Amino acid sequence: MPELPEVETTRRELAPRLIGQRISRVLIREPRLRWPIPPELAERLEGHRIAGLGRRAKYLLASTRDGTALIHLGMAGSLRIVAAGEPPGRHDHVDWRLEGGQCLRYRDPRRFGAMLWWEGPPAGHPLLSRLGPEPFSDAFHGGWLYERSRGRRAAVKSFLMDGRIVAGMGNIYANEALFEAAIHPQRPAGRISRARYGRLAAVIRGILARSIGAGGTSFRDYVRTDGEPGSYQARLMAYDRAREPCLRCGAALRGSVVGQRSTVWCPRCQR
DNA sequence: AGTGCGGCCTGTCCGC
DNA sequence: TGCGGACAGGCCGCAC
Repeated sequence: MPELPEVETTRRELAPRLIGQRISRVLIREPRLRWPIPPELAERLEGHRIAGLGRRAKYLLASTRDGTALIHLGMAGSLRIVAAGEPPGRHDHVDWRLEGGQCLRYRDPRRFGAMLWWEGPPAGHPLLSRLGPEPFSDAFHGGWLYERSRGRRAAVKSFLMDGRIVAGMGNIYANEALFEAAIHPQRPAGRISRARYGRLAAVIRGILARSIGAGGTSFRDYVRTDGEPGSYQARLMAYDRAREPCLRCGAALRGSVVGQRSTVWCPRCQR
C-alpha cells in the first residue's frame, strides 16, 4: 500500500514528465472515491498547464495557475503515465489527457483514495491544515515528539500514526521505526524520555529516506509509475513478520492489534 | 483535548 | 476445485 515513501517516489518520477504539460481533457469514469470527485475538477484542470507537483503527508498536490488537485492513493491506488490510446482497466477511474498524446492514469481498486480540487494555498485545505510537521522538515525532531507526548497515555504507536504529530507515518513505518528504536509499541507515549524520542525521530527519518532511495516498498498492490515493483520489502524488519525470528536477537516476534492496526514487535528488544 | 471506534471498499487468503 | 466469509488497511469524522 502506498505509504509516504511510495507517494514521494511517485511524485519524483512523475514531476519531470508532468510539469509544464498542458491538460487537454480530464476523463472521470468513476467519481465515487472516498469523497466524490467534485464535478468542477475537470473544467478547472482542462486547458491548464501543470505548474508543480508537491506532496504533503501522503497527498500529492498537482498545481495549476488557478488551484491545486489533491490526490490521495488510499490503500491500493497508483498513478501511471500511459499512452492515450491504452485501454483502461476496470479500476482505472480517472485519466488526465495531456497534449502530446500521453495520459496520467489514476487507478484505485478499493476506492479509498481521493481526488479533490482546491483554490487557494494548499496549506489551507481542511485535510492539510492540521497536519503535523513533515518527517524531513526542521520542525520534526525529538523535542517536538517529547513536548507533544507529555501527559498522553495512548500507545506510542497510535501517537506516531496521528497525522497531527507527524505527517504521513503509516502502519508499516510505525512498526519499523519502533522496532529499530527498540521502543515497545504499547508503551504510553507520555512515558518515553526526551533522549529516546531524539533517537526515534532520527530513526524515522533514516528509514523513510532509505525507503525513498530504494523506490518505495513493494507491498501488495504498489507499483512504480513504470509498472515495476518497489524494492524495500526485503528490508522490512518487523511488519508482517509476527511469530518469525527477530532479525536482531532471534526471539519470536509478537503480533497483536494496537490502535486497531496490526502491530508486530520483539518482546526482548523493544521496551 | 485526547482517545477510541465506525465506516468506506475489494483483492487476497483461509477454511470448508 | 470452488465457494463464501473474514480480513486488511488510511484516516476522516464522530462520540465520549
